[in-house]
Amino acid sequence: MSPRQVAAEPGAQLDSPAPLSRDAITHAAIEFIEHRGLERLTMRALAQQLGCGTMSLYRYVANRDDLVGAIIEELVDRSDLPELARRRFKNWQEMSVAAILAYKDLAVAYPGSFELLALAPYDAEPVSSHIERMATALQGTGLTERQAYEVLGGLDAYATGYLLVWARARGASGDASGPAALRKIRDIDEFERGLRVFVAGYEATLR
Amino acid sequence: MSPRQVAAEPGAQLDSPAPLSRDAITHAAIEFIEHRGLERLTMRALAQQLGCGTMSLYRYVANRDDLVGAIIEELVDRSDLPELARRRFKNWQEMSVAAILAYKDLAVAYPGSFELLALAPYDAEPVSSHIERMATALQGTGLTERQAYEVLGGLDAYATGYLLVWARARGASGDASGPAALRKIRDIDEFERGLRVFVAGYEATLR
DNA sequence: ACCTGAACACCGTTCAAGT
DNA sequence: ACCTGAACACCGTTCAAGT
Repeated sequence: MSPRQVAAEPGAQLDSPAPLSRDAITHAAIEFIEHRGLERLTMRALAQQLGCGTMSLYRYVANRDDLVGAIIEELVDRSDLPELARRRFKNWQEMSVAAILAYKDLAVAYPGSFELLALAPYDAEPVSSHIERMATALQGTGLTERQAYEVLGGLDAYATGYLLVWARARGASGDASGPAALRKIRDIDEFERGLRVFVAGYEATLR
Repeated sequence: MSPRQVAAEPGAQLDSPAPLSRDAITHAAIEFIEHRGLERLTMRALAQQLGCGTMSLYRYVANRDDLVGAIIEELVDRSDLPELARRRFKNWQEMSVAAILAYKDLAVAYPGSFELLALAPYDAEPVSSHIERMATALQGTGLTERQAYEVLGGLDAYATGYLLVWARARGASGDASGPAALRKIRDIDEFERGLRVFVAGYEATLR
């Protein structure tokens, strides 16, 4: 009989007699990060949470980086971003605002995990193809390729910088408000205002 | 005779018979990061570079976080940022562009170490007082306190997001150009263009 | 096929001791 | 005063083995 089948004392770990799988591991990892913080996510701690041996994880995940990649993919899947690339917008302004706000919603829903996505290499999956899909969609609303990448790059930089620092500060102190000094420049409600200012700037610049 | 005074074989480590000090450690750490990467900076490796025992570092540095704090302070000192806060500008546009460009110059000069600064907590020194000095200076050029923090927060978010991803990509691949996919949205020469677009947006918004 | 403990090569840091 | 090695409590991951 495998140790995993033995009844686990309740409360100590997740009530998961569910079989181990790449998805189960990924889901548990996200939950772990949101409850206990990214810096506490270790292969050993995650295994304990799942009630299995540390090495069992390596059946479904090549290594820690592979796990992080799976988390990123899962987060993008849970967001509105994939659906956005398929929708039709009447101009680039509406489309880019919608895309960046979906990005913000992801940060608000998963503040602990967000930095994995924000700091993920842009030249690897799934970020690279997401950027390309967005750029292509933007070109469908009248921008040239160069303009599409310019707007996308600029707005993405703003959103990444804003949300990354906001999410980190939020996680550092336990409460939801964050330190007072930071609130002055990183209130999440002010995010959209800055976004629209930036879009207005591009509007003026692109004629 | 202390082991540190023994002649070190040249090339193997820094030619530093210089006495150990907090500054010497900080300087060596920055050089280490820029040459070998942040992920390779460990207390053990840094001590070896300095030709001393690992524990000798702890005479001058409380722990790794304290060392990182010292690095951040040193980087800010080496930049144009402190001088900027003392200079006079005729309007907030010129001042904020100058400040953000000084921030960019720092990222270009120290791409390996930049993320320590970019990800440093905004509510701790020396970042917090720098932000306050900048906000005060901006109010001297006609902005209200609220407007000063709004512009500062927005432009800082853009710069942080842009430069952080650029610096990471630059360090990841060995060469100076970075992966082709990223160059499309993160050419360092395009940084200033986006900055001016954002400033133009605030110009229009603040009337 | 699925799971696992022991072991290895690392970390940061404490402690007790050297000169 | 300044420096240090041994040791501790961790990491991620390899390997050889269990069912």
